[in-house]
Amino acid sequence: MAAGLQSRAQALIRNTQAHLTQPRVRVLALLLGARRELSHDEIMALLPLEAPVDRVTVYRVLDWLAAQGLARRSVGRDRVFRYGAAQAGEARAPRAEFKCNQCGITRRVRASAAKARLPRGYTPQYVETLIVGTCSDCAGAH
Amino acid sequence: MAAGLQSRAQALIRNTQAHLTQPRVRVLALLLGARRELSHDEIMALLPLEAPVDRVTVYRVLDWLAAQGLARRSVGRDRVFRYGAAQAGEARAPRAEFKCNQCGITRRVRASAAKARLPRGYTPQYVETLIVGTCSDCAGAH
DNA sequence: GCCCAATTTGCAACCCGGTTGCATAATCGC
DNA sequence: GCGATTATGCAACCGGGTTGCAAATTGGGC
Repeated sequence: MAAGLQSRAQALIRNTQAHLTQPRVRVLALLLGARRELSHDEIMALLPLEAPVDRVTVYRVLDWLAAQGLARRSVGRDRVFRYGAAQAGEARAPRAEFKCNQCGITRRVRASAAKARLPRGYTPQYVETLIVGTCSDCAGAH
Repeated sequence: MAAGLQSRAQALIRNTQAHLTQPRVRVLALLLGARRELSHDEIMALLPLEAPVDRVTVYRVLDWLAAQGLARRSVGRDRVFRYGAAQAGEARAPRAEFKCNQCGITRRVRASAAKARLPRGYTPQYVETLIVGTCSDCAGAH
């Protein structure tokens, strides 16, 4: 499983024409395997299991992944960046996200698309739904 | 006009039972008069016109206003807090917006809210729907 | 395989929005 | 006015993120 993520990450990075490096592969593999967005801090905590990567390098890798469209970046209430692997074809598929208004974490959820009454001449292409509320972690920790 | 804001601010602050102070009145009056959210920095730049207020005090006033429900706080992409005066009975009505991906204008439209299947422990509070497409103006002027 | 230019990494120092500790000053019930 | 309570100002601090630059890695040519 981890090996699969590793090679998926390698393939995605090779597509960008840029250098294939260990920090990039390891960080992207981490994002691909995560089921929620990760902060720089969390990534640092997860990485040393294999080998140390400088914190500045991780910042730069994350910036780079976002610039390549391989990761998306969001800002939580705590003013901390969090990153998730961008799904292929992400922009066009109908999507719904849940955003916790306490910790600011965003994750994708299943939802039916809203039906809209658009004025004459308006053509919809895709719909994004954002559900704001409290996630289970924050609900638990009062 | 500015005097009106000043007295509105005073009334709102008196309602909280806390001390009525110059920093609180001036900051809240500023928020009431602003037509968009203001950052701490912008508020500092606006204040000295009358008299200087310490930056830490402004931070604390803003925190306090938010805690009292007199202001709402949001975090932008730049990780900076911005504050706006909270409208009385600020409605969290289900809302939907249409955004044209050609001209970029956004307008509100009527739409039914999406129904989501949330994971256990997740509590929704409100739903925002964004419909991306082409508006009538841009459709006509291909 | 080996070399070399271009790209990345690691380190140290820095930036800046926001927070904390504490002594001084303003507020308001009496 | 008087005094306990609450808020302000100042200085130092915190932490996530960024920058400058030398050393190391990558990968195309040979």
